[in-house]
Amino acid sequence: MSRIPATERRAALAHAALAVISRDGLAAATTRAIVAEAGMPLASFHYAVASRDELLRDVVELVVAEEGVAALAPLLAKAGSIREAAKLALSGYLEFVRRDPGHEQAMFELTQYALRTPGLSDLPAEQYARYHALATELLDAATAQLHPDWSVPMPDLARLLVSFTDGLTLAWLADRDDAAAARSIDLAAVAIAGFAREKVRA
Amino acid sequence: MSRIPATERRAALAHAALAVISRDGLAAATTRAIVAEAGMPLASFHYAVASRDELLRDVVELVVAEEGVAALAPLLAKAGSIREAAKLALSGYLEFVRRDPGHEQAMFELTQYALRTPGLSDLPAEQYARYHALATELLDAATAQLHPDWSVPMPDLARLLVSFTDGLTLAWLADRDDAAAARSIDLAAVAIAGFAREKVRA
DNA sequence: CGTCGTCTGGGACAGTTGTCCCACTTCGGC
DNA sequence: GCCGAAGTGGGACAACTGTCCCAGACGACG
Repeated sequence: MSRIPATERRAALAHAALAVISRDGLAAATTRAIVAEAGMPLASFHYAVASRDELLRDVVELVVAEEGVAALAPLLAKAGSIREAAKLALSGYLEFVRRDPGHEQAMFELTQYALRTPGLSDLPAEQYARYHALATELLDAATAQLHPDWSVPMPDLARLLVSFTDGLTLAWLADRDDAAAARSIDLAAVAIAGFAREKVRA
Repeated sequence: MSRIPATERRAALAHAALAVISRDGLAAATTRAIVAEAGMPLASFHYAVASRDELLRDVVELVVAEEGVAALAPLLAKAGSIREAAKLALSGYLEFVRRDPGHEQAMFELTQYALRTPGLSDLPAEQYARYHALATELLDAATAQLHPDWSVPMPDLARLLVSFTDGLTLAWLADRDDAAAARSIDLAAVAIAGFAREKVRA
């Protein structure tokens, strides 16, 4: 084990923890499993971080700091309407979930655990504030491209969008029904487009 | 401890387990915590049930068997439109969540745990099939009362409805923002009503 | 070149967990 | 009334957990 400053070790541990949680679940993310994933001796754990819960706090913040939906923005470029844009973005998101279901499961597990843990109960609010901000950015990008008039406030629509993606994900994780998920997305796209008054296109 | 047949003890343990999970979370639902909640000696646990995971299976099935949204149907009686009906039902549901947040958290925790646990991975699909069936019943009740024509298949709309309630619940659990949740419900109600062509009323 | 703070890693600790065993008591059917 | 089956409950076990300690090694700065 080469010499690594504590702050770097801390970051490495957070990444390792996220990997373990994605693969095996939060319950399996013991201190020993995390250091094994990171290739460190056990003692490095409490040298780099005060407690397991504090490391989990790092994990949530790591997740929140990630780009997230930035990868979806390019999809909008192909869209000629709000409905199409919504469908492409939601389909792209579901594809992302399908590619690594464990990652999204990890998000849910972390949120639920944080809600139950005294020292971490403030995290979920941050987490969802970030989600809502990301959704707003995506809606802004679509607006900049298609110039619709929205009949509802953008933050409210963003929250609706996040709620729907969460629910879509939970249902798909539970029954893995691709076709049903696709139909849900179609409906949601129509519903979202219903809040936009689009300008006529050439 | 009076003499109780094993099957009754098993049911009592499932109820006790649900109580513990709702109050303290799934991680706190140890065999000892569950039997303490049920007022039984520890040994009764493995006499009534083969393992902890099998008991959790019982808990999920207990939950799935429960009425659930039946209490929301009466709310529809006051509604004069689909939009109003949706708003009343969703508000009623959120009120239910607000009254006992731990219960809904327990649902999410159980689903996630089951997905990760080899012997229980079939449960979430059942669970969500039940949710979708319940949502369909509620939509049917609204249809019977207001006689709209729906532009989309009822099962698809039911799945959308469940997805939205899940997402609504997750977001509210995270930030406890009542006002934002109410605005989400308003938007969702409009969106749902958008799929209905309502007959003119007198 | 020495020394002091930073980092390493092996080992150990106490607490908790799921599960099991065994001696005991109670009940229903003969 | 008796006896086998069903139910009870105290105690124990091995495994695993988060956390901590301590002796040693390294590297930068004087």
